[in-house]
Amino acid sequence: MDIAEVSRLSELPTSTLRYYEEKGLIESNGRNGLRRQYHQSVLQRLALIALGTRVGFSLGEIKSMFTEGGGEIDRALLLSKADELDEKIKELTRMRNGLRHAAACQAPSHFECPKFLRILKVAGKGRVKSSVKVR
Amino acid sequence: MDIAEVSRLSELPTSTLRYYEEKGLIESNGRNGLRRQYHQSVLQRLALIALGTRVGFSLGEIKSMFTEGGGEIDRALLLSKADELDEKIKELTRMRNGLRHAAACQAPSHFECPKFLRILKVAGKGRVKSSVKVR
DNA sequence: CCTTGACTTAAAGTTAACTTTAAGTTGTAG
DNA sequence: CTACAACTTAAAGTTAACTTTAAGTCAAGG
Repeated sequence: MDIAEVSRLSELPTSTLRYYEEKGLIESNGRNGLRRQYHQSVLQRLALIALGTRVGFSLGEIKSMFTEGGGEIDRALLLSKADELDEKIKELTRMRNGLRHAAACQAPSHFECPKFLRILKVAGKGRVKSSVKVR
Repeated sequence: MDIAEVSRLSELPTSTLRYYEEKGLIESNGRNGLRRQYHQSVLQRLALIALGTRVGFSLGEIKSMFTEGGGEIDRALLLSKADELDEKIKELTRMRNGLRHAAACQAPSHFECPKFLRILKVAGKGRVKSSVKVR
């Protein structure tokens, strides 16, 4: 499979694919002349990368989810990522509730609505500065 | 309240506060000489901004959640943001489940585990390119 | 065999969200 | 009243995640 097909199937520009390879997130399994050749499995990898970036992980973090084994994943790291996601899900839920309430609320200003203020206040707690990042 | 106190209370560097003001996300309500003076309410605004950025909204999107009214928020926009959050929560939940499963899974490689692959596949659907952004 | 379109690399450019720096101003404690 | 720590602005620098550009290589169809 050459880069154009991977690009078509993954809906990612070839520049992004080369960039990911340069960053060590994917790999090509040989060349035809100069041209990269890819194995089917790169598509799964790319799906995982897309999912990861979509939910807010950096490329470095995503890379750290893969070991050198080529497809294998570090189990402890996975669990800690899952915990991070749990935290984030809670925050998102809180914010969603806050937004829905704010939209329905009759208070003249949202900043005068006690419920909204309580949501904000809770949100302020639990500042998570940084998470596991690997470059 | 001068900028140092806002900085202390919000735990944001003064440079960030000036940057937010320049971007129109917060405002100072006058000067003492050259020095910005802030109203208490800026702290709520900052809490909301922190929550928003934490859950993945851009500063432009967050700004668009405030109208010119100074504290008021556009209700329709709030609801659409809430819907966006629902989508994101679903994805995060899916990914969290995927990670937990992957960590527990006995398959030799996660890419050989049908359950994991199914999660990946679902994740690939529903690419949301961009959301409402305002500058 | 030759053209050409798809590939290649290296380097520079882009955007968001800040931070840092340089040079200057000023409120306020002593 | 004066020193100076804390403020000010404007501009340049930084990082992540890409994209664009420039200049060159080459597989494959005609």
